Amino acid sequence: MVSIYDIAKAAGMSAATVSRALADNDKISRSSRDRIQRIAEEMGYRPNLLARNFRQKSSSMIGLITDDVSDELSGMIAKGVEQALRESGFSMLVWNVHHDSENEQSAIDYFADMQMDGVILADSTLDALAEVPTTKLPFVLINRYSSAEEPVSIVCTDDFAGGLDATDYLIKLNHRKIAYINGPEDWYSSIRRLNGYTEALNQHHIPFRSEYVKHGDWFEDSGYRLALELFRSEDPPTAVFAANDMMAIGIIDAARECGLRVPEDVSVMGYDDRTIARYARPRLTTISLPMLEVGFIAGKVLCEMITTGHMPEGKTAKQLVRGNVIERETTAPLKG
Amino acid sequence: MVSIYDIAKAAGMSAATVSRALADNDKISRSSRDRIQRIAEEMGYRPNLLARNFRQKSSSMIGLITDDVSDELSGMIAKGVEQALRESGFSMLVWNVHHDSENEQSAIDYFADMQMDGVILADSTLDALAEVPTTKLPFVLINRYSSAEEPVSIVCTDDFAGGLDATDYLIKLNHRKIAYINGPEDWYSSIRRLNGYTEALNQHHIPFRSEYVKHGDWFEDSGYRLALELFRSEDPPTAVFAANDMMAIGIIDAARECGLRVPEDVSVMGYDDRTIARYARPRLTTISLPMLEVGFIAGKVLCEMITTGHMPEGKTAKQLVRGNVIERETTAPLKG
DNA sequence: ATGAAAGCGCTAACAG
DNA sequence: CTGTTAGCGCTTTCAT
Repeated sequence: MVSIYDIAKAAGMSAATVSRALADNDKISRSSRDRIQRIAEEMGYRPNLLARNFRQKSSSMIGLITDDVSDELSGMIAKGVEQALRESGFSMLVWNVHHDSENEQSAIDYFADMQMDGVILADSTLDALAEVPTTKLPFVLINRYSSAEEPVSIVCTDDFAGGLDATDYLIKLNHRKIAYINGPEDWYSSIRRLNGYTEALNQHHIPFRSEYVKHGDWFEDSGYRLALELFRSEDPPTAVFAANDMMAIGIIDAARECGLRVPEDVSVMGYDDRTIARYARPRLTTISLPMLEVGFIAGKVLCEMITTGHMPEGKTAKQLVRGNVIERETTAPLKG
Repeated sequence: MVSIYDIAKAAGMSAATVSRALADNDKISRSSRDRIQRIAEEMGYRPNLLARNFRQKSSSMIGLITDDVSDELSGMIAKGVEQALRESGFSMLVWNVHHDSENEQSAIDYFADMQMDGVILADSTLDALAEVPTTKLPFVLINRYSSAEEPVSIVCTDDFAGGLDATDYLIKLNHRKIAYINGPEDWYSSIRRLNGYTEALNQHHIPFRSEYVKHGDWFEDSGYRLALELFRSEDPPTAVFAANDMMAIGIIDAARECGLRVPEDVSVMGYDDRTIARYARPRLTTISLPMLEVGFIAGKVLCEMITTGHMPEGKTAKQLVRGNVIERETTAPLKG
């Protein structure tokens, strides 16, 4: 391995000068800079980044803590984060914690010990945020909340808006009997989406009917079972909105089983815009979850925190990213 | 930041002894080891991994080069790799190259400069493998091939077996007129899957019919169009096998359009077992692509190469991982 | 514009 | 078992 000392020797200059020549920015004569760079090139010099980072007490890396990159949504986050970092000269270490807070703690410790420049904690089911704040590592949260008093940077999908937009879309299609199959009641996103749903109803002066709101477990089968109850009830809804795409697909199954055509007899709406929504038949109308953007923004915010040493100004600490209604084939205007 | 020198001072010993006590393994008296560890604990000592790694000329990290982690299959690879590494004490840096060989080169250079202990190059469309071999970085390839003379470690999905198993499965269902909609002709996986298909035909003495083999572009729509041709031909197949799940879903659309029921009138088979296969209606029978396992094996092989300094013995340099037939609802025995 | 020297925090000979 | 010493490769004062 050729080091700057080897170059210095070959160039007849000191290592300090070589370092400056390579760093490019310091005060150094044009001629020696060029000469040294050429020599370095010829000698096949490659900087030892470990040495450099060690010296500068910064690894130029950030850690991404996620539940499982192989999940489509986490994957999008990772992609967005990586893209943002790359543009700013950082690279990304990923650590899947699989909903385990011990793993999360290990990850954070490792990141701190590694002199990582920052951490992004992405949509874990974990709520507690024990130690990050205690280390001085800059961090940003994705789809998580902190109970800490000090302001922390958070980037979230706008679940309230999503619930509202979906319901509003259905109302504009003249539906009035709109059921909502939510996720579990103790999930933040469930709560917010439900609030969006009721808000849309309010805005249009449509009375809220508790029998139209059910709670599933995010899985297909719960959507199916709950929708069956809905369709077999005395006054079945003409549209059913689900808090995620999997449950929405279960709803379509239930409709088919009840002899209801989608969208002619019932409209069905999902949430998340996963790939399965595009491949469902009929293709599922849904609300997009802008995970790529969320990841990208989180990455950018973190980079800014790292370079400036404090949280971004002018923006609030918490940013909401809104998705869109993705119109496909499972929704139609109410007939009659 | 408290360093080993601070601990040394507090313990009245030398830094070397502290280092040994913390490393745990060296010859050191039990009593001082415990005492030093306790002191370190009390003082809130955290090792500077950058310093350690620099000193030992190894980062304990490996780089994963992939096209795009947000793709389901790449995500599975990443997950498998990460899991394998974690067990062996390494961590994973991921770099998405988006099918761009310049990016790939940058990634490799960066990994080398960072003193990464190894690299995994996952299923990129790139064939060339310019520089890795020239750096002395241990590496393993996933679903890629090398033209280099020296043996290189490769882990691949067994596409030949997959093509064979799928076709064989259909034959066992009494189908004889089995069409195959392949991916583009210049993809290795296409070629191998096709070979598996023809081999299965041969084994059962079923004549190969060139009009039953078509080449799509992996996308849904090509499956749809090509299947339409098939179904409208003079002697339509009773089963259609596609080289991926997206095209298979297109085939189902085409069948529906031709008034053919799946699986009663035609059987349809996919490949990859993506999530969309489980959510298709009817649920798609397909061949699983064991990406998690592939990633895991690749990670393990790499770790072994790093620790032993050479390629694993007893195994061939190239490992094939076989998927399974995932029976679902789009295939049925040929009637009559 | 350049060089000398120090040092980041840790580990690893080598001595004792 | 423990201490001394040296050094990994680089950057950065501080002189000149």
